[in-house]
Amino acid sequence: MNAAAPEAIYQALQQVPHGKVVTYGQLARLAGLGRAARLVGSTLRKLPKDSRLPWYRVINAQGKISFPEDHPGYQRQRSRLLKEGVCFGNNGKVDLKVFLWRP
DNA sequence: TCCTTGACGGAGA
DNA sequence: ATCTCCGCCAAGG
Repeated sequence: MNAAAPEAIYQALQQVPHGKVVTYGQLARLAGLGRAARLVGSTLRKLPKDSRLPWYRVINAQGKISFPEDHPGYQRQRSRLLKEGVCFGNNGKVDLKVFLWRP
């Protein structure tokens, strides 16, 4: 019924401002997909590496990057966020009270 | 067609 | 804070 879900997700993702982050669940909501947070994850997974979408601004509800630390994508996402001024605590978590995007 | 698998999340215990 | 147990939904085997 929702083969157009990816488009809705891309559209919502494009609105996330520089220096801010959103959670998978939040993005699902913004895209009108209810609680389909997992769908957002598997959709982002399919993005080409040269995508100009800010996929790195999407983290999980605990403020952490959803990749194992030994996964190459972890550092890739981390450095991109740091470059935008998004800070990480000693626990490897982003302070959502400060960096979560509130539309 | 049925079953499993996820870049997930929230409620309980 | 940690661990389970469900809900969600598209994809692939």
